[in-house]
Amino acid sequence: VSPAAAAAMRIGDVAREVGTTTRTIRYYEEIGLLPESDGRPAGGHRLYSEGDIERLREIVRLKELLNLSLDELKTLVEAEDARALLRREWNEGEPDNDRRRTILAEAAGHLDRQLGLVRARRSELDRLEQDLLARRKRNRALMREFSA
Amino acid sequence: VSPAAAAAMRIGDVAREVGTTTRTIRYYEEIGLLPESDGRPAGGHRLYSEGDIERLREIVRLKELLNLSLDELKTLVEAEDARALLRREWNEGEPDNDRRRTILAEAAGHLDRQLGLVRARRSELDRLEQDLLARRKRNRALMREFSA
DNA sequence: TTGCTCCTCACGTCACGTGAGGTGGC
DNA sequence: TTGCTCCTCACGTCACGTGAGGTGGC
Repeated sequence: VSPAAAAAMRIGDVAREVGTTTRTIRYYEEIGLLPESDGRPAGGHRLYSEGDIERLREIVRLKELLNLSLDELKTLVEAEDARALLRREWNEGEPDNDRRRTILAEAAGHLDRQLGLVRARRSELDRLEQDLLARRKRNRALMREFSA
Repeated sequence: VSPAAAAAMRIGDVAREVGTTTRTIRYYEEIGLLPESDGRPAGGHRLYSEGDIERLREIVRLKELLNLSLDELKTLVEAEDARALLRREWNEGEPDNDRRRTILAEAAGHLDRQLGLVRARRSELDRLEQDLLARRKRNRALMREFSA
């Protein structure tokens, strides 16, 4: 798209970029969470596009923040892929307005499910932070009491 | 302390109470993350006090929310134990004000480290939520555009 | 006495870590 | 040609899951 065409990156660069390891990337490919670099000769180097990197970054992010198993992640990623297909239909096909509303509703449901997961987690973290803050407050009060 | 003395609970009840499994509890005991029920005869049932349950609940909570390895958790729990010792000295010994300030400073450092971890995680989650909200907003705008 | 939960091995699994030994592009 | 990163097995590890076979308290 942009004049500076994204140069294909090798697996080590990708790992450094998204903060994971080459082993993890190969493993995700092995279990089908990442697509196989197509057209790769047996034993040849894997090459990744900017889009591949974004996808991996999102996977790692969701896994880390939501503690998902790779099986749960797979479900979620498949839903993302389904959404991508719908986006293509949206952009390249000529869906009528009825079909467009169906596509949008699908996407909205997906987003709401993810938001639900994120918010549940955030509220747990908030509670933990409140507990810690309460303890620190008591600590500070005692500090003042015993200072000099 | 309270007139209703806490009845000792069995491992299955504890697991249900804190939302984990009996296997996990035994494993944590095995690696030294939880103390062994002392005075337990070989093959006898494990019994847990209300305090044990609180400790386990805290461990599970920190592990879940902060994605800590059991080794990292162990370090953190040992720091908690050190703090408990200091609390006992505070309550039962007769530390002078200088010593009291040292104890408080120790506790404050511990709390700040934990708060740091919690907040780092929360800001990542916040960013994820913002991304999702932005996507949903675009979705809603399109919805309005194509609605009848 | 009958259930139920508990016990201890011990092997299985998930998500990678970690070499061993070898090939391929700047 | 020399390094460096890459490749594919394949065994190791962490944090448990899951029976197998047996004992113990309401």
